Amino acid sequence: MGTQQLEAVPEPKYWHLRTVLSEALDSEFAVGEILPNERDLAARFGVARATLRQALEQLELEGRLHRRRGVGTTVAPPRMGVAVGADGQAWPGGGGDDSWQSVDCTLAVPPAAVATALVIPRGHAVYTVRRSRVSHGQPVAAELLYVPQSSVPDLTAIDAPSEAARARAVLRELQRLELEGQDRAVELGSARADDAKELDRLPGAPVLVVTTRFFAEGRTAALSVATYRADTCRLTFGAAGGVEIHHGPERRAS
Amino acid sequence: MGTQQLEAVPEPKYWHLRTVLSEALDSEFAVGEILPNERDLAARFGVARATLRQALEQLELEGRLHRRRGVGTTVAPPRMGVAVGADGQAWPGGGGDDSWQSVDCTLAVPPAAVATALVIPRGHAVYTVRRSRVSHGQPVAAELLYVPQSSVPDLTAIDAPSEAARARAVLRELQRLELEGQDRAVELGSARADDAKELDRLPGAPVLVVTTRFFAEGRTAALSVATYRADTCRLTFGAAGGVEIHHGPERRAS
DNA sequence: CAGTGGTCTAGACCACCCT
DNA sequence: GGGTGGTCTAGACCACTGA
Repeated sequence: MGTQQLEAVPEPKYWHLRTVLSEALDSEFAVGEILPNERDLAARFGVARATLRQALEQLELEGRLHRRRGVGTTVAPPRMGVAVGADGQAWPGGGGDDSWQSVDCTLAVPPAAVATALVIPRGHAVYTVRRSRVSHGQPVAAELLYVPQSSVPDLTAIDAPSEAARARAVLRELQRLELEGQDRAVELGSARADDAKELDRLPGAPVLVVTTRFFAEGRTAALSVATYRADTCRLTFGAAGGVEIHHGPERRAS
Repeated sequence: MGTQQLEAVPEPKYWHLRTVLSEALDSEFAVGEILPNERDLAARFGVARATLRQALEQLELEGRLHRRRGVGTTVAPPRMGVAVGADGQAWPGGGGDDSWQSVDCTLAVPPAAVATALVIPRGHAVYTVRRSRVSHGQPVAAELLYVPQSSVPDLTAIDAPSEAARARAVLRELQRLELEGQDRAVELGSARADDAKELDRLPGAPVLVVTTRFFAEGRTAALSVATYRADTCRLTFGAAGGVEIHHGPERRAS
């Protein structure tokens, strides 16, 4: 009799909590609504705050909650679809795409992994264009675009009035090349300190890293590494818009 | 004088720890090597075990570590590139793709969100094909493919000898339709209990959810929801192979 | 069985936001 | 200043693995 017989399947508390909260979010809360604070919620469910937080972290990972220090926990809107490679192949910054905004541009030695992908010697400097992407009024992605000097040989003197202008000049030169193909990969990562700041998140926040290689003149002419907020974004490929599949029931019908 | 002046930038301990461990992994450990256990590591760094675990969780999220209960923590190999939509558009299971294996097939009512995407009434049953994907000898993805009965009208009697055979029959029928287009989205999710089991992970493990809509005969003919292990997979699009960009230095050169 | 990672607790203090 | 979420501690017990 000392043992409880509830939970024949010893599901972890935080996982059960996640399910309970998830269902409550579906039925009892509206988007943007503020949840009770963590201490109250923990007391209400009779668990330690750390356990409650584990459940909240899950829900935040799934894009259901939005937590801000000093403010509170709110119900997040459904993830926004963000087009990545909307229509076939295109250079970055081309074709009237105004969702990206150039921030700055430096001539610097890239990380070794980037040098390898670009097939250039280590320690060789490349143009590093920094851009940020905004969607529905909030930052969704930060990108580093690496362009070897050899890809933009005609880039005129560095007399641009600002860093942003210099970045645009690099993009403009790049678009003069004929794009022969591109290559994309998506993986999970965690935001570095600088990206986190730009994305308005804490360091270590989960991000979707989209790496794109651009081929021209028979070689890799540029490499883009874009980090998207994983909590708020659903990356869409192909036709615009994308599918709306969200947090269905835990078990599907049998 | 009561305050310590170490750490002028009050970086969280677990984040600093993550960086230190990450560098140690680069320089002092080989892939597959076993790390000291968590209690020892925590003692060595002078932190609580929970803090050490926060750092390990980050590294696992980034695909650098592999942790198994009852076994230990090992250094993970680089993520494997997994082709998703290798070349243009194709029905699932077509074209000699042997990376997917049909598991079973039921006729069941799908989650409401799926019914919405398929534009069918709620409570309407669809064929639900379950497949699993193996790469390099380990499971990487679990898929649920929803096929409305109207997409496979000629499917003959349900006399298949096994669930798997029935699944293949549905796929075969599907491939008789002319594929007019498809639509893909990628987002972060957490593994449900059943997916987790199939992927050899614990529930809640981070996964990349790839949702694909298949269009034929002017409507959505099928919907695929595939969950990929986020820790071991890098999803590649376009040309085969993909890019190899991994855990570069925390700060890039200026 | 001993050893591992996974879960959970009950506290404490800190960084941040808003008023 | 008061309230929020973020970090951290020092324990405890559990579930699982493999010898």
